[in-house]
Amino acid sequence: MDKKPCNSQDVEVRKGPWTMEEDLILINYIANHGEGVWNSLAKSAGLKRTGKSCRLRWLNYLRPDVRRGNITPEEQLLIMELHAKWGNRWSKIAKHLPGRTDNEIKNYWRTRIQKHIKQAENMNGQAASHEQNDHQEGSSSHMSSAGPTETYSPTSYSANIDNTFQGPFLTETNDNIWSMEDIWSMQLLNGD
DNA sequence: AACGAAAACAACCGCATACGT
DNA sequence: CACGTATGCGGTTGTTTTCGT
Repeated sequence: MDKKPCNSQDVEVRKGPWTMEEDLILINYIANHGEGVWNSLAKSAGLKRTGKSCRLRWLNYLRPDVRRGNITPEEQLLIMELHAKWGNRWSKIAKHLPGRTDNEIKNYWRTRIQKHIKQAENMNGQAASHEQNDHQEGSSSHMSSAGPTETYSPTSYSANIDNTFQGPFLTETNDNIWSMEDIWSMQLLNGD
């Protein structure tokens, strides 16, 4: 583990948010060559990223079958059930939610569901005895509160998908803003 | 309209495991 | 069997966006 890359070149590794260019390169490369050994893929594609980073970007964002946007009530219910059953086994849970990634589910859980659970616990905890409920793994009884606390919009997700695409992407200055549809249509044009 | 706080999301990091040599 | 490398997973952090004052 003392890999000191003495090469003065090729050691620069990009970090941070992916650019449109990088996305396109990765998509194009995988479209033409398929997924492979990620480290060499990154190199061959000419990306100054680690294989790890490329893999993550592809799995969580660029893959064509990734479904982004609103988690449906059904999905939320499923997530809660599976989390009660398995705890933080996000990848395992994600396998039961087609198109969803472990990262997305994990974020969703942390930012929304966990918040509601905490609130519910506080309300219950004030009346009941205060246990050490810091980690909710294994205990599923409190999950029942998630329904009413969240204000669902009872729209079918097929209708939602279109809306969710324009969520973070459409801005007034669409300098560096693009949607996955754009990217895929571009890569189709480029692809041979 | 400006500012600050909170929420949501994307990406990175470290560790564990699987696999090949 | 030991070692090295690649991949997958879960936790955490940083950045951006949204909301309230």
